[in-house]
Amino acid sequence: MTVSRTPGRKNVRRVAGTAAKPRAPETTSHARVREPGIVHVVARSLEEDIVLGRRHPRERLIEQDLCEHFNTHRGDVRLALFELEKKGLIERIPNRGAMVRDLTPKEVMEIYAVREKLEVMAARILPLPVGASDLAKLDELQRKHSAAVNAGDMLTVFYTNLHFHQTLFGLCGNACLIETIERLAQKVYGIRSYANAFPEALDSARRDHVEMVRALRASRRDDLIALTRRHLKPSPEAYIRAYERRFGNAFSGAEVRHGNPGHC
Amino acid sequence: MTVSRTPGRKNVRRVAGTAAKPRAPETTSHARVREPGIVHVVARSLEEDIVLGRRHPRERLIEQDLCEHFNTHRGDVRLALFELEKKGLIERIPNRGAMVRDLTPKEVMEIYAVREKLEVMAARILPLPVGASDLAKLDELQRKHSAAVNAGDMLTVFYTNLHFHQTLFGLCGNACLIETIERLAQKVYGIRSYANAFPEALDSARRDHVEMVRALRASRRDDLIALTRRHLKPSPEAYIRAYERRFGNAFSGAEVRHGNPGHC
DNA sequence: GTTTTTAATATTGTATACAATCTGCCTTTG
DNA sequence: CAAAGGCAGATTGTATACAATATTAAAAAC
Repeated sequence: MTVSRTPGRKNVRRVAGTAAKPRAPETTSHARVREPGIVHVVARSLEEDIVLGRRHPRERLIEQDLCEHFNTHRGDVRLALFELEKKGLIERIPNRGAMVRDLTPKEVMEIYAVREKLEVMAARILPLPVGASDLAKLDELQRKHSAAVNAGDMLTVFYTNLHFHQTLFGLCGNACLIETIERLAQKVYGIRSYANAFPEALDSARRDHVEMVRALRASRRDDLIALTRRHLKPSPEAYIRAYERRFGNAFSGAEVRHGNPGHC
Repeated sequence: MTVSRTPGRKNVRRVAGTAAKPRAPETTSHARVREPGIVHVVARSLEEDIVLGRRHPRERLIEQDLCEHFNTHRGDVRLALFELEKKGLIERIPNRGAMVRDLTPKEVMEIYAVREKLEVMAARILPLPVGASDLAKLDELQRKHSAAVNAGDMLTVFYTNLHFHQTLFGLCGNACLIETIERLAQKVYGIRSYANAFPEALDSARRDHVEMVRALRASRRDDLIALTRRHLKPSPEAYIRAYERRFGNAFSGAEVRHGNPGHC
């Protein structure tokens, strides 16, 4: 137990909730799978910031700033940024740093086209009827989501919504499909704040959830598929409208890549 | 093969002004996008090894060994391993290291199910007729692939095949779809060596390519879709047969996860 | 003879120091 | 006064040293 290195600096190594947990009484063989990992905490937190609109597109992410904010060292922050880059949430330019990615309407439409295909596929293959316990879980998540919408608690709205869809698509049983669906959903996290700015959109999404559970309970697959399609419509439309307001509507579906956002 | 930065040395030591500065005079403003990146070289090389069967599933990848092999330091190797992990080619267990991932038949079938949906989607939306230059490029790639098959040059077979499909699906115009298709193709790199072990499989793939180009040239979309489906069939079947031979056929499509591979 | 403990080694994870690169401002010069 | 050039600050990229953890082997106890 040699404590060297004189840690009397402002150099705090552990993020809150990430207890060091040096050696527990030998859970040797099974419980090693659970590792929070400081880097994941950082990545998750940045993800939240982006989803909630606290960090807006094209905002720079300075490694040093993040280090101080999370009380860790640059290595961890760096890995978190790499992770977010691979997820498509941020953009990293060599030697210049990272910034929150902003998507063109074209990119958004393309992503949503693929999402629709995959989510419909999941709805098509999931075994019916759905077990009672799964239905109960979906019901519970839907209720929590609804309550969060009423309370205006956007963070909880985000997570309950996420969990609802994870549970729903999880029923399809194809791990690769589930992973791909989630991956594509993550790519558009950055535009969520645009769509969710309008309360009627949140309300509409909530109603969709209710109807989805109802369709599942009645084993009405066609209804579920239709609802899945409908549920994906509003978000890209809201984003594109917002984008056109921002830059003028001189967007013909072609290259609108990175017109400097400050010009209007 | 030694992708060293400082050739001839075993210990990579960055002396001032030695290597790492191949920048042309002043490409200052545009050509910074092209960065080979040692880490990508390492990742690419490991990818090749896995595809060609030089590294087999469940083989361990020791960071230090790779450092010596590529004449670099652990930081780079580490990042390359992270990258391959995200791609699904290797598996990393905390504090235990990385190993080439081996896929269960169930996982393989799931991946191919999603691949089929996405590749058919691409075939469905790609604009017809295809331009003459694109057709010419596909023709050329198909010829190169065919020649590589005849020569038994598996490395070139791999890359020409890859490039052929990238060009083909690139025609669909949906960047997200293209990326997702490629991502899923990468996930099954590890099983390619099983399918390609049989020359008749390579020959069959080659014929598919010829017919695909023919269908494109004639703007026969339905044929293209059927060929796309057919083209995806043999690989998972060959892998599953090989898997059953390895572990006995007591695999009912359920959990066959990681039965210790040395037991027969 | 088998099982548990314990030490040694191998391997990964973490932190920090250093070098390379970019950006913005300021000076200099035509 | 405008434009090119260069210094200074900020920021990222790289390398290495150190610590933590798992695996292996051997030794001790039962």
